Amino acid sequence: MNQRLPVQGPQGDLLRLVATGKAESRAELARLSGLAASSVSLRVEELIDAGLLAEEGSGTSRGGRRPRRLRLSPEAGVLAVADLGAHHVRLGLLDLSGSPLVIEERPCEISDGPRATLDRVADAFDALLAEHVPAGTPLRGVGTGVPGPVDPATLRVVTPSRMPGWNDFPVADHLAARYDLPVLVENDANLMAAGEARHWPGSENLMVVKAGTGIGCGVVVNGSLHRGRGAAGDISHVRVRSDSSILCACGHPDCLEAYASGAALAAVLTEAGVEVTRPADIVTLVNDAVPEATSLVRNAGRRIGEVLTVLVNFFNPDVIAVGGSLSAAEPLITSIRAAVWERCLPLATRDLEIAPARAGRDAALLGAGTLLLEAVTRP
Amino acid sequence: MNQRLPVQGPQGDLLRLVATGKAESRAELARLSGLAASSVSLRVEELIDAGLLAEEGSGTSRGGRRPRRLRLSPEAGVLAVADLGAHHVRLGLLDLSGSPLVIEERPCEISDGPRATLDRVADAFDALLAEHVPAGTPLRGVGTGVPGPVDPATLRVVTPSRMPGWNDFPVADHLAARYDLPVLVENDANLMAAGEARHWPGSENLMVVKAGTGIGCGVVVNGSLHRGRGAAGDISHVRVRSDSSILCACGHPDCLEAYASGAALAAVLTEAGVEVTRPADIVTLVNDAVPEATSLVRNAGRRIGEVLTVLVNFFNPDVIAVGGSLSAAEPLITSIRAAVWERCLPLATRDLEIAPARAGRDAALLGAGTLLLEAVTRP
DNA sequence: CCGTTTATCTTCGAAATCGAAGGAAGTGAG
DNA sequence: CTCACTTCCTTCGATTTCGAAGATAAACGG
Repeated sequence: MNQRLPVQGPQGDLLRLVATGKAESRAELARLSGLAASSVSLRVEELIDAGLLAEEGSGTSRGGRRPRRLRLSPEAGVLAVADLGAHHVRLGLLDLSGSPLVIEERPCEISDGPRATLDRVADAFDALLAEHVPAGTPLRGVGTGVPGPVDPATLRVVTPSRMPGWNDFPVADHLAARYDLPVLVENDANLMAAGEARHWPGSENLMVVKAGTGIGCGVVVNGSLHRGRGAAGDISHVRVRSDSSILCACGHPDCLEAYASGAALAAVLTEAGVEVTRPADIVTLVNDAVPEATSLVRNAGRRIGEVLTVLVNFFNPDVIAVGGSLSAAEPLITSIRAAVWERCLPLATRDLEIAPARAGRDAALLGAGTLLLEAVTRP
Repeated sequence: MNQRLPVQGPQGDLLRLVATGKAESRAELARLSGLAASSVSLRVEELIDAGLLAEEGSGTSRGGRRPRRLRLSPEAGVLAVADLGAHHVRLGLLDLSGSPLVIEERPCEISDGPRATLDRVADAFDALLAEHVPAGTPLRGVGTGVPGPVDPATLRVVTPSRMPGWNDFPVADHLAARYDLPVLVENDANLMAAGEARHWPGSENLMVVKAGTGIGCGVVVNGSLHRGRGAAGDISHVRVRSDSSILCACGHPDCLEAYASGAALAAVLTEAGVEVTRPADIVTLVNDAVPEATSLVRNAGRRIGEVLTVLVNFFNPDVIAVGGSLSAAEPLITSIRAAVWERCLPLATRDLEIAPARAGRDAALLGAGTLLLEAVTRP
């Protein structure tokens, strides 16, 4: 039934431009797609006939005739996305433009292993679909983020330190067996970066730092996610300059993670007799102006900033977006900025923006939507 | 006369695939270009009629009919390329496939300023063209490398530390005024990276380190050069871990360049009473098994490797190619390897190749040819 | 109010592209 | 040698895309 719908090929390109909000009218589609205006009109006609696009009033004039605004039809389809954490999963449904229809969080132990976890996620998808999506609207793609590296070639999880029982498990194949649809599996920090990228129009090269219990980072190059061999973006196991020496779980001394992650800060505070369980607790302490906490966070920011220094000189991003639960502590980003400004080449920092992440706590789910939309609308 | 030749548009794509050696037959062109085989045949016919392509015998069978091999016609055109150094310039002519017709090196002081230098280069181009290129063969592009950062937006040189008088000079405009053709201006390490990339087919992500008097680096992402804001690839002003403290010319303490560049090593050796003027002299000492020189180079390699560690985790390249005059000293690459293998994530080093550069001393000129070919054959 | 300008969108014949079918030229197995 | 099979390339009618011209709709400026 939904096998021959024009979501791929040239129509797919047009659909994607509307879904991502880059184009709102036939004229904009023509400019951005490179197709002739007449061809765009023909294809848009088809997309409207197929019930994927709809016309909705008119936009604002740019000095001439007002454009007839196009938007995605609600019946165009939905995407099911999840983001697996160590002890819980956030999951939900998005429309093709990436707007959430429903998002919820459930407890879920990733240590239960891949089969149990993924089946539980899929059951949750089915329940949400039954409750929130009318019968005629097709599910068009399924995606999930995982807290570990994913081999982009095989879509398997590889050497995940926090996912016992998942090593080399074919996550995508398992999901594809249940849903005969495009399936996405990606590292959670990468998903967050993909979600963040949409909030920085005009910026093609981004680094997105996730400062939470651990320290993650995703890289966007030329507007699309850089995967490398599956571990790209890792900054947590970089050696930092230090007087003392701490051994990291990875077996090497003085990793950034051992000094500046939420877990490391919590350990120091607990040692000092302050009760801390989650990174959010540290933020609370900082906002309450507890001197030790503030000093610790500032120190962590400086360390992260020193690592970023190397990467900024090398990669020359337009934007460094700082997210994660720890990023709510203001001194973090301030001291990251200070370290980068001080030490980087002027040419590299000339127009560099270092700012809080814009996509909010559902960034990873939104990122999964963005990447899935690509997969759904490509030949 | 050569204004309407089909080097752009769809024919340009085909021409480029042949010129870069990616395709040698109509069938390969069809596979790589995405066009239908019938369309490819038509366009190739046109290119042959226009004298840009030629048929040359047949290739080897892959189990069926033998392909009719296509190659670039010698009359298709030439590219004029140069690579400016501090005290000399290498320049020459390439055919469109990037093969050198003639390459020579001349003394040339970059401190004479942009006008004098560029005019001298252009005069040299004209002389080479008159001597080595028959009348019917058109010049299709001009490109030059410079030993400093280039703003990719304006093609001006920005804040060049070793190019007095060049700051903000519109190099591309100056050349374009003399040649009404596509003009390329690029940092020399970036050109080297572009040239090297062609020698690593199958590898999409490369870091190319140039270890000479200074330390340069170029980055190739998804097969094309990453420019960032013009300074991308810089690794020379990264802070290294050190007991002592050396102030770098950039004003910061403990830059990699101050410890591991050819200039830094030469300074130490001279201090110790060993006569050294160029990085090549250091290589000679190492090959003669002079212990101090070997130990110094090994130390430099380890320091470079420690910096690369961070970048390998972050960027996950397929290949790190090490070139530059100092790279001829074997211990350099060996100790870079050791540092990277020891400290990087296994996933990042799993299939990583760290190897000597393959493109030789004309890498930058060949890279200029590759990038110019792009400019010439694009709409 | 009424032309001028600008931008959006459609119409329609020309051109480019596709894809199915088939011919050409090879390999390899019996 | 013959026959099946593979790959390469061309032919030709169908489809898609283009681009010039015009229709539509609004802003702007007397």
